[in-house]
Amino acid sequence: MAQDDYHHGNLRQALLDAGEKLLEIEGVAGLSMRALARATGVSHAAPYRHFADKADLLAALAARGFARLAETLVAVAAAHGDNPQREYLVACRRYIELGMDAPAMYRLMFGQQQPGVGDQPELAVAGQAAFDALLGAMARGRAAGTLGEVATEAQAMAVWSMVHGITELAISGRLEPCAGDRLEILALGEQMCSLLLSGLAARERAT
Amino acid sequence: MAQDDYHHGNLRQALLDAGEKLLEIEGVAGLSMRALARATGVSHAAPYRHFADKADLLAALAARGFARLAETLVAVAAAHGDNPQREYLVACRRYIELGMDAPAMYRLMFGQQQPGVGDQPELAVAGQAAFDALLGAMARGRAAGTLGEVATEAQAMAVWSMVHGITELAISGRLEPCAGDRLEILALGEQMCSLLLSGLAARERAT
DNA sequence: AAAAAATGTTGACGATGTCTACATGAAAAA
DNA sequence: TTTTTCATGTAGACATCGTCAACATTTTTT
Repeated sequence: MAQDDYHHGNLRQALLDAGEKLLEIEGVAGLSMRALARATGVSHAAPYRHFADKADLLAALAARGFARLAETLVAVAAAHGDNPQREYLVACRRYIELGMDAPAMYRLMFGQQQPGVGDQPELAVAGQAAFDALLGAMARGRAAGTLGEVATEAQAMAVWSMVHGITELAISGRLEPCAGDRLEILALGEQMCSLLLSGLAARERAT
Repeated sequence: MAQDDYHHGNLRQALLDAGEKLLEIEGVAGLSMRALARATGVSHAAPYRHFADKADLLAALAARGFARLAETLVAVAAAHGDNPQREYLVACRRYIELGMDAPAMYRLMFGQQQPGVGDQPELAVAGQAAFDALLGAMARGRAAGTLGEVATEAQAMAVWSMVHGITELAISGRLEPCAGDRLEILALGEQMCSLLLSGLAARERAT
């Protein structure tokens, strides 16, 4: 209330909703300010009362995506926090699924430079929340003795790199030679995440 | 000769050269058909005699990127093919460096759906060449007994996912909490690739 | 030398991002 | 309650972009 339902009634949220829908239907290329205004039944310049420019709107959309990712990871932790290995595998699976179910959104989330807190506070905190969820999972694994000696942060980054890479390759169809449909991709993903887990569990190794 | 130096003299190559330059200076957003024409000193519609549309030009640019990637990997194999573990680590390093040195190009290469051979033959074969180089490295590793029992293709995909993920996260500045400058990022990358190698070397594991 | 094909130019069209000027409706101040 | 102020939305304009069609010119083929 207060300041968002003047004329239209919460246009900002409506724009983001429409944007998310358009993003997956038309891809990021079809997501234009003007199309968004049309979809919301508003004049072509109206969005500029709520977003400084297109980049600002895209950042707000990406923040939504990161929030959803963080939620997902937190939910997995709640469900399987007592079994770190299972938590790890389920979290990886959910992460990959999330990317495959909304590829344009996923690309949007990671397609731009990470914003400093000054640039896009909303996006920055949402992204940090997602990463924190991952760090938590790693800490539990370490506490349970599942993980080896390497610094937790490096391990977390390794996991993130792996899962992010899998998701990106899956989205762009580059896993197809190995895995055709969704189920095969998820199975392959689990296998690959497992491989990494073996490495994480092994003794520290010199390079 | 023959058919590429009529009026301008090999405009197609000139466009791609200018495109590559513009890509890293202005980012993919600043790479427009018209800017490209300007940079090449030619009218704004001239590029359409050599590329069907913008997507076609971008695909040709991406093909260059993949060709360079394949070259890099082949060179590493030539230099360190006798030592699979070293080949692996050096290849990973070069891969990440390539992405960090030309982030816009790297993004362009992986930013779109993998094309079928029908759509973009040039791009498809260039991409395949790069992947083949990776497969070759994995096969040598297996022959040398460095790698475990899991299917070579799954292992190759795991490596690719990992390195791709690292590169993407590095490009978007998301490794910064762990590694500030280029050297630290490369060191972290090597550490993470090492972790995965431990997993690849381990016995096959059930999931 | 003439015809055909390849290549480049000009001009146009619709779409987009974004700005400025203006209108309108709600909230705050009087 | 009336008035002022501010937030929000509209209308119109501008430069840029991707792309197409019509035309000109140069090279190749016949």
